[in-house]
Amino acid sequence: MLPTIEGIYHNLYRTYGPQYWWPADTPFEMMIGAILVQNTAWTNVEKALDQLKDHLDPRAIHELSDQELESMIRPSGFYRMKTQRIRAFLSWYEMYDYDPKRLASKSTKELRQELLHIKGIGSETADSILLYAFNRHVFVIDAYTKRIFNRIGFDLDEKYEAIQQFFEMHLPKKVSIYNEYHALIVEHAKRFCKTKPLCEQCPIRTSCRQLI
DNA sequence: TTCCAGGTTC
DNA sequence: GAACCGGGAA
Repeated sequence: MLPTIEGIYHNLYRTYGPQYWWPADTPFEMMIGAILVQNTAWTNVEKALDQLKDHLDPRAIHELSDQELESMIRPSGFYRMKTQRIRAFLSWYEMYDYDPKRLASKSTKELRQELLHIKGIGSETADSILLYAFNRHVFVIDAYTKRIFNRIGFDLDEKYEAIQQFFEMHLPKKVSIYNEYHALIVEHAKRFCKTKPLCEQCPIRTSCRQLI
């Protein structure tokens, strides 16, 4: 018998405690972090954000040349590409005067569509922004989610939205749970459910099919 | 020193 | 399916 999605949540929460995501001081910093973390370890994003810290404001970034921005975010990798993605994001955000309050009246679906139309923002980045910058109830799916739950015994090989729907269907519709759950998944994937998993020491091994 | 992990676009 | 990338692990 497979454990339930909600049961695994409680198990992880009991193990790791609350994660208080996203690690950012402002919604804007969160959104920049979401772009920088694409295909990248968070430790490298921290270095990039640290070098950007005096410019962590949309107008300040707008003032930077491509070359300056590229060199500041270099440690996060894919820096030329990410510079262009930040530019594309900023020109969308500028239409709302860089003011998240101006986006508050949009439905989640509408906001998601707008984010997805920005070149360089795909499903995962859009949903991270919706959840962690706008507090919308959207469950974020990433490579860690698929890896952990496939190992546990679920069959998550469908496309992004289908997997997302599956999680949302099995969870209470609460932003706080979506927020913590994704953060806990990331923590668990980094500590134990790595590419090369540490099953012997895994705190949730008893509910995992991988080990049996 | 090479190898690996990882979202998005085209 | 390749290309984009720096940093940490092997």
